[in-house]
Amino acid sequence: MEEKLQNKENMTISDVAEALGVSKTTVSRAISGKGRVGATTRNKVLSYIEKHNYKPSTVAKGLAQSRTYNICVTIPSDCGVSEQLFFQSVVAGMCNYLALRDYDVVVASISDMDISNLKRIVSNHKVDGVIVSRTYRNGIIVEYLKESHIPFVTLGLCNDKEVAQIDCDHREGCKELTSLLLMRGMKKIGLIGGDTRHMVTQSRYQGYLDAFKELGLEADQQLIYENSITAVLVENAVEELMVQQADCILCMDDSICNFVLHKCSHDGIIIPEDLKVASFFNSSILENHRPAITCLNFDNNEEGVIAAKTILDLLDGKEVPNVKKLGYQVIINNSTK
Amino acid sequence: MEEKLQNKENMTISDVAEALGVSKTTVSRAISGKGRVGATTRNKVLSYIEKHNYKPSTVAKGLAQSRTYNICVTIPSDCGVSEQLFFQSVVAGMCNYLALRDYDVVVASISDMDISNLKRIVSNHKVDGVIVSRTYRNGIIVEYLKESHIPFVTLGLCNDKEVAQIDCDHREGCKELTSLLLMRGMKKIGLIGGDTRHMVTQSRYQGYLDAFKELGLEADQQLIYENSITAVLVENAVEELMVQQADCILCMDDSICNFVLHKCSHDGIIIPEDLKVASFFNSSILENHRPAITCLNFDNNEEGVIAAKTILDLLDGKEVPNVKKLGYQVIINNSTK
DNA sequence: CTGTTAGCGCGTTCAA
DNA sequence: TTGAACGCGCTAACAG
Repeated sequence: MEEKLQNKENMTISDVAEALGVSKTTVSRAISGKGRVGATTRNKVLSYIEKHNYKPSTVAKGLAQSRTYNICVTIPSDCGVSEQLFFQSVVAGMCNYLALRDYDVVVASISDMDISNLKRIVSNHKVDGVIVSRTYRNGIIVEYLKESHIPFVTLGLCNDKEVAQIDCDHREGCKELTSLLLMRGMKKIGLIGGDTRHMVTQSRYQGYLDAFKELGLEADQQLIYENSITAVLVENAVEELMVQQADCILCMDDSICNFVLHKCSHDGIIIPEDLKVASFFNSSILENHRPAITCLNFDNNEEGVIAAKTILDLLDGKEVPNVKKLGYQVIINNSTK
Repeated sequence: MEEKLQNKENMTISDVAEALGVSKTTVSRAISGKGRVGATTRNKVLSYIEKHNYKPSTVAKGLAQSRTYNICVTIPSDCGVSEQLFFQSVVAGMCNYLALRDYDVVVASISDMDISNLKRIVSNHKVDGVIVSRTYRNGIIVEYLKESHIPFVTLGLCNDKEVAQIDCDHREGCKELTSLLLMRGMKKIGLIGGDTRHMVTQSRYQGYLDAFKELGLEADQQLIYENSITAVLVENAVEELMVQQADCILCMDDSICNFVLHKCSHDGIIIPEDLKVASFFNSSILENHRPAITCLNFDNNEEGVIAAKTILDLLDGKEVPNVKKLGYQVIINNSTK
């Protein structure tokens, strides 16, 4: 009777020990695998907890080890559609990898200047490490994390050699895509860029410039529209670029590209006949567009996995590279034919 | 010297107590506000921890109170664009509300049939409650949560009167929108629906039917295309509906609508002249579309807030309504003019 | 109003 | 190979 009721809500390691007539220590060792236990006792313990569905409390375990088994990830609440899709994939990748090591993901919703959620989580000792999912030119997040001495990694560069950074090599990718277009004979390639406060915007911009430089050309500043973070700004940029007779428009991300495509379709601009279009990103927003859009492809899910792997290495005291570069693919489609 | 170094990494409540010559209990009470402490001592403690930047460990506090101060939210990893946007808003709302109560959000990335992450989190005792962000016709998640006796709420209906459910009244909203279109004289209103395994799809479908019934009409089954979860399926549906000379297409969500719009634009179908289009959702994907799309508008962020509020009420032992209905807006735009 | 004593559930010494 | 005792950092019950 008592035996059966052992399937109670909160069975503890003591209950198991008592029921089996062994000590808590033995149970603990049998479960964790650390410290030697007789094969017989081990099996006895394991089969018992299996049958009675006992699982140790990660919280108590964490307290005893001064760990939480939680990793915090920052998610900007003020961001465009394609970025949201990006974060979602990243988080999924992280979750799945961390789960393998019994770690979980705690979300810190942050906005432009308000990182109070992050601060609360860190100062409450709720996580062992932080993954910063986007870096900014102003480094307030990095600054804060450094001074609170919590291990962290960033997705994106951050101009600080001491920080472990994961970067998809946007610069190189954007350079390659831009070069390709230049070599296909396009002369007036407009660039519609995103929020310049984000580091990734910088990288993409640099890549764009690199391509021109490498070919001994000079980028025309008149064709560059940065901070086009609203539909209206993008539309204005498109209009001005058409007046300037640009033959191609490069969009820094898919949200921008989406606006460009809407604008073109509305104004009767035919792609690629009247104008070529390409994007420095590849989200599912443009997935089904006709013509298919030339773009760069990054594996967001893998970024999450790598970030998770890196932060755990950091927690284990392993050496991690300052900047870990991830690859990309250039996908040429009909929009630049 | 020691005094200044008190700003050390892991200051504990004992350090504070010792430094101030009081007991840990007093410090604890001064901080939590529970139990009476002399105003003088309280201020002494508060100013000390303020100055030395001490914050109690939520983990230890949780262990002592048999709580974790964490709420789990399930996020489907296999979902369309507009759904992803939905989840992101919901999570942001939850985070911000829970933060007010010192709670945090732990993410369980789940997929179609694999809820192992959720199971791990729950059985490891890592959270006090769960918010299920989408309900399914098959109730494996609800079933699991019920038998593990952890408090939870669902976003969406779940056919189980014992479960606390938050519902945006999709049924009523869809009915209203459909009625409006019928009353505007549209006769052949096609419906392109989503994944029928999701409860929300059912609700929307019912709302569509309700509208016909209320007007004494009968919905034409030939005009209904369910499970159109890929671009190709949606496109086929559009083609067939055009052949059937439908005068309007209702899309169950914005991803579907997006595909419909792409298809129309590609096939030269002019909206609203050749065809009216409306969506049962309103995400930022269609934000800038021309013509603007008639749709239903839900406040996703608020859904998250309400869900968070409800789960905390549940944890506090308060009574919560079985089904909490949230409002919606019908937004009439040029796409149905 | 404050301090002492026990736990919360587990890991980890140190002996045996 | 096993167990007893202690500690992780904090709250709660019970004094005084």
